[in-house]
Order: sequence, then structure tokens, then C-alpha cells
Amino acid sequence: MSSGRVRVRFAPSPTGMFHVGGARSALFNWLVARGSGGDFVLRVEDTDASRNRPEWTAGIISALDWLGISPGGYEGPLFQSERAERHREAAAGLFTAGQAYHCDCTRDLLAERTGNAQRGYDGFCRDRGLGPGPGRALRFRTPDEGTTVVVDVIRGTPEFPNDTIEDFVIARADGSAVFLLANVVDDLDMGITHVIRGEEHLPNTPKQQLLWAALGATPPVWAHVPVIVNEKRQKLSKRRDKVALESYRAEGYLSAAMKNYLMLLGWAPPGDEEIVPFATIESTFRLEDVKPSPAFFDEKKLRAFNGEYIRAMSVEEFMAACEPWLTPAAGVGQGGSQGGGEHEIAPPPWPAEGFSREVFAALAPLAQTRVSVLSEIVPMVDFAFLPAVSIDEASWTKAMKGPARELLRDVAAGYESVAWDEDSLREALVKIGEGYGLKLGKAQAPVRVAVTGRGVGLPLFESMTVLGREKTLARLRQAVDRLGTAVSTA
RNA sequence: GCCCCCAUCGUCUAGCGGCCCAGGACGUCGCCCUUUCAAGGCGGUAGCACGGGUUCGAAUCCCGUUGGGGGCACCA
Repeated sequence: MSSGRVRVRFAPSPTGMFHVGGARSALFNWLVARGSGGDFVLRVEDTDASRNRPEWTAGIISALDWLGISPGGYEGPLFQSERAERHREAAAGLFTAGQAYHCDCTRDLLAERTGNAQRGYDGFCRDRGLGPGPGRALRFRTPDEGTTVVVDVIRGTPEFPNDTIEDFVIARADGSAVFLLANVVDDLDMGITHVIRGEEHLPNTPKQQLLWAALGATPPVWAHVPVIVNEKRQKLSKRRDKVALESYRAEGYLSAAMKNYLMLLGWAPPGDEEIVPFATIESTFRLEDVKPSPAFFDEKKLRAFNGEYIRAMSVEEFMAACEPWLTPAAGVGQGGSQGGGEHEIAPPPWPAEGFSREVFAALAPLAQTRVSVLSEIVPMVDFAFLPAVSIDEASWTKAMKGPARELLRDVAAGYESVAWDEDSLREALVKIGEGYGLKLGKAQAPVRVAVTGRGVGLPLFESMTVLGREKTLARLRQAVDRLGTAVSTA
């Protein structure tokens, strides 16, 4: 097994989505393994058979792959469920060694004795000499005196008085081991040297450390990374927060940006630069430098980072990155996650035939500085691919004021013969606008809404150049018609 | 209730006894640029939770207070 060589593990339980906190833990583990030339083991903790599906595992592998932790680069996946026998043996061994005892106390009984509340187990069955049997769980006998000191790379040496550590359950009545034990047995058997996991596991650590000792082994190096919290400073939860890595991916967050941002939660690269290549992170990351305090997951900052990463791409890279959001086929079947539609890339609103790569190529450079997440590309270019403009009503009412109808009528007329290039289109509009006492900033508004359907978007004249004279004129006339039949301007 | 953890701008952080009347980033505000919106440029705003120590000297060390958080399942 291990002899000086670092071995870390990432041990997620399959839940159907990949938590951003898990992503960060995986990254930390990965970095430690890479930085020391050690091993990274993926172990799926699927002990709870009740909620567990094979696809979930595919989702985990896919998410890790997206983060740059690819199959082949690590050991596994190993499945905890496949080691159930080994776990039972360990539990039985602890029993025969007199370090664990059977207990038939029900929750209600315990509550009655201890005065309900959450008090932990009172040790009632310690000396009853019960053997295994139905309804009898196996509890580990914890010491009554002394202190268990946990040595943690990023939190120092938390001390737990042993008399506050209850005799906890290590195996269910059916003999199967629970997390606390299974986790330790696996880490031990797999030669794990560093356990790097979320802070929520810190209270479990003294118990597990006792187990390591009872099993006759030396505990690993512990490192409990701070939790990631929401704006209310609570641990990010699946229930109330957006925690699925897949949903960020579906929105168009770049893996590189996500990794970079995640690493900044609790750690910072040396120097003043926050946006740094992953290679730099790999060469400078040290577990000892991780801050022990919780960090807020600030999506605004993530967005800003993502925007920077997008702008740093070449146009070709940008176009390729947008592909999944532009063509229906490419958007399907991403990742291994299923079910939740918000974890999938939404198909574009236009028919496949409507899309033109040439047109997109012309628009892409204009869009690149305007999107923070890739999915934003869709509403930005849809006017060019949709057979008919879809008008945003709020933009319409805001723009179609004053002499909008007359202005649009004049523009439609003028654009029939003007040379179809940006400068000519602009000059023509400037001139027409002047006739109504409108500067270009004002005059372009109704035209923009008529042609693109929205009040904000890509540069107008470039957009029209790409759209072509026919479609542009049709949309302008359509707007004029609508204004003519609607409320008269007064 | 019990155990444990945490504490620098709104947020993420740099700082590990003098280099700090605290630096960067996101946000925010203002200006410039400008066909909308962005992007870009320039500038501003804002912080060492509080109280005691230790020390010639504390954001940095110690103690306490307060405030947050995590955990207390025959879940993981």
C-alpha cells in the first residue's frame, strides 16, 4: 500500500446533481494529488441503496471530467456498496474485540430517558451484554475520559472531550455498516493518507479517528475546508440554492472560469492577479494556505470572471463555445445528469434551417464583448435566425413613441435604395432623424425594436447589414403597419 | 440543550509584530468613449466586530464578549 506516497480521495454520494461545494473539494484533492505526485481516488459512496441510480455516477464522472479531472487520470470509480461485506466484517471484528456492543434502544425510548431533545446516546445498553439480533444496532464504545485531538491542516488542533462523544452506531440492525464506519474502513484499505473534505464533517472526525485507532491504524492527515455559504451565510443547500454544477454549465459558464472562481473561495494565488491560468494554481496551491472561514458563493463575481474568460478567447474559440446553444442537436445529451431541465442546455428558439454559420460568424465578434455567460448569445442573435421577429413588448412601448411611425415609414422608404453598408445606413438614419429633431441615439431606438425585437442588443447597422435589405424592410413595414392600426400618435 | 468551528471594505481576499493612517478583485458610484447595450479607459466609495491584556510597537500573539456558522439519524 502507501509508503510515503500521498493518496487522496474524493468520495461523493450520488444524488443526481454535482454540488459546487463538491466541485471545490474535488479540485482541492486533485491539486494536492497533482502537487505531490500522488494518487487521486474516486469513490462513490452509494451505501444508501434506497436513493441511488447508476446514472448518477455517470453524472459525477462527467462533472469531474468537465473540471479537468478525467477518467484515466485517477483511480476508480470504486463503489462503496461493493465493499459491504468488508464493512460487516470490520463491524463484527469491533464487536468481538469488545469495542462495540449491540443496542435495541429505539429513538422514542432514548428520548424518554434523556428528556427528548438531541442529547446523543446515553450508553444504556453498554453493559447489557446483548448479542446480535433483529432491531439491534451495533454501537461503538467510546472512551469516558481523555480528549481526542484532531490534527487538521487548515484548522489547527480541535479538541473533543471524549465524554462528549456518544456511543455512536456503526452498523444497522441488519448488520450493514453506516457511513462513519464504512468511510473509515475504505480509507484505511485504500491507503488514503489525506482526507480533504467539507467542514461539515469536522464533528465526525473525532469519532472516525477513534475508529481508526480501534482498527489498529494511524489516522490520515485531516483537512476540513470551509463550507460555501449563500447570501444569508448558510451552507449552500440543494433545497434553496443554485448548487448544481450542471446548471452553471448549461447556462454557459466556462469550466476554466468556474475552476478559477472556485479556487478563490478560501484561497488566493500569490500576487494581485485573481484571474490566473490553472497551471499557476497547480504550481502555487498549498493546502496549508486555505482559509478556515466560510466563503460566500458570489455569482456576480463568477459572471464577471466568465465574461473575462470569454473575452480572452479568439473569435473562433468563442464561436465554437457557443455552438451548443445555437444548434439543437449539440445541446442535447450533454453531461450525464438527467431529469431537471434546468441542468440541460436549452434548445434555440429558431428552426435548425434558420441558422446560418456565416451569419453567426459576422455577428460573433460583436457579441463576444456583450455576453457574460454563453447562453446569452441566443437572445442576442435570434433576430437573424428567426423567420419573424419576436417583439419584446416592453421594449416596443418604450421605443414606439412620438413620431416613431413616421420615422419608421421614412426609414423604410429610404432604405429601399440606399447602399447596403453600415455607413450608408447610419447616414440615412441620421438624416431622417434630424428631420424629426432626433439625434441618432433616439432615432435608432424604434428601428432597433422593429428590426431586432429588442431595445438593446448588438450594434444596429451591423445587424441590419447582416440581416439583409429584404428582411429589414419587411420588418420596418410591419412595424409601421402595427403602429398605424394601433393607437394614433398624438 | 450539548460539542465544534469561524471573525480585514457589501462580497472574495492580501496581510503571518514595525514595510499598513491596510493592498487587489467583484460590486457600486462618477467621468470619458459611444447608434442601444456592453467592452475599454480614468477616478471615487467602503474594512481590521468589541473589550481587555502581552509588547517600545498589534489587523497580525493571548484571554474574554458579541455575532455568525456547522454538527448532534439504524443519511452520507
